[in-house]
Amino acid sequence: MSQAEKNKGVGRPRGFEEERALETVMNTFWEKGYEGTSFKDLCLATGLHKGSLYQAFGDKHQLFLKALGYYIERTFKNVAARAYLHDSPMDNLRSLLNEVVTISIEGNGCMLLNSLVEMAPHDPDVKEMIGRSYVIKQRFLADLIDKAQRAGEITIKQEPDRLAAILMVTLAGLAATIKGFSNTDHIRHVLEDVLSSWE
Amino acid sequence: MSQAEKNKGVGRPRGFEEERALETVMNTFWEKGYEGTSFKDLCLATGLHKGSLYQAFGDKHQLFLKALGYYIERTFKNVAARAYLHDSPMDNLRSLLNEVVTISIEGNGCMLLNSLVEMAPHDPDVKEMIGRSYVIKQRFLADLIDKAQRAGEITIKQEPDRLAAILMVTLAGLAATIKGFSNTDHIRHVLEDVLSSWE
DNA sequence: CATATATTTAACCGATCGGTAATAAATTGG
DNA sequence: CCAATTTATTACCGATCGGTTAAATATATG
Repeated sequence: MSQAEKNKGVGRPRGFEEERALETVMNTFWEKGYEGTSFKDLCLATGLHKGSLYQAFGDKHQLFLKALGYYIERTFKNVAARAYLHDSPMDNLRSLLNEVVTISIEGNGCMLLNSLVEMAPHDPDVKEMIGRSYVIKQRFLADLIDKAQRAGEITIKQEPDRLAAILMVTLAGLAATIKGFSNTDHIRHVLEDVLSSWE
Repeated sequence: MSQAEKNKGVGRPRGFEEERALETVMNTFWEKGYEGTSFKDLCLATGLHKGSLYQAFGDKHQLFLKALGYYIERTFKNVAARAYLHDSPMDNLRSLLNEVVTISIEGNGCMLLNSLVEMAPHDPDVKEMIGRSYVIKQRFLADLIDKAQRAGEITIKQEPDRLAAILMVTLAGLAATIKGFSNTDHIRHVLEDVLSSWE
């Protein structure tokens, strides 16, 4: 049932769009982290009162999980779309990876990395969500790498899954490194060096 | 003037060792992060009252900076020592990198990475401290890589500084990835794959 | 218009936050 | 033994934390 349909029921109708609010919440958590974000911050950002947020999404932790889930869906959809733009698998891989880096650079790093570092060690829910998306992404990369190898665009002899593991770690490292440097050329440089060493 | 000498002055002598307290504080911040650590946590961990901590180290932020500085000194000394154990530069490089990974695995990840992600974007002091140590470490790695190249142990044709940049990013990525996986084999695997592709 | 239902708003809760001030205890020098 | 000085300890501060409760408001239904 869609938001609009749900709003047709009895009682006072909701005065805000759930998805729009969730996106604002996501951006706030993305920027300030979980502990660094107070309910007041979320109210200020969304323009909603805490009662509304509680009723619509649950407590702070549930709200965070939903924001994180929204981030995962949103970015994966955005990134995965880049895997089919060109005929060349390697071009698709480059396009995809650069999109990931761009998201990190334009946002405040990568929200998954932020959450992984801040929360995963003591939050099983977050750890599991991130773990799931990690596996999916690595498999996605491995597929792309496999195609590039079969096309002769990657000549290094190594299993696709292990090369994908290297890329996953590299992306995580880039998302972290971004936070310490103002100059982002450095970042794309590293990614390109890794990729070109495989050709 | 040393701690013991300072303690010889007039007035009630200090009832705790400053460095031991700082190490405990460091471990607490390392485990829980900055926002996630309250003054009460620090008091519980050290067994000291907040007044004592304030007087000895300053406020929470100063205390964190000193703990971070202690971490940087301590780990760098520990890690750099591994660069001179063997005759082979490549063996030294492997030994050093594995020590870095070991520190992350045995501790709660890498405190520098944690701080980079949580604080660097909005804390200039932290950002600068981490930036300094980053440059030093990258240069240290570049030197080692240069030696390995001259010894013919690294055959890939690429400037040492750029290979060092790859390693720095890889290490950051590993320190992050550790937090999401219980199995640490995966981690050393990736590092070894990167290194062996350079031989 | 009356009732039931859902949302909005504001007041309120105890707990905890980082930080300070006042007092007690321990030491050195006279 | 008596100041002077430093540390240890306790009590306390206003602010904010996440979360709840209750009243006001707005809609659909009958």
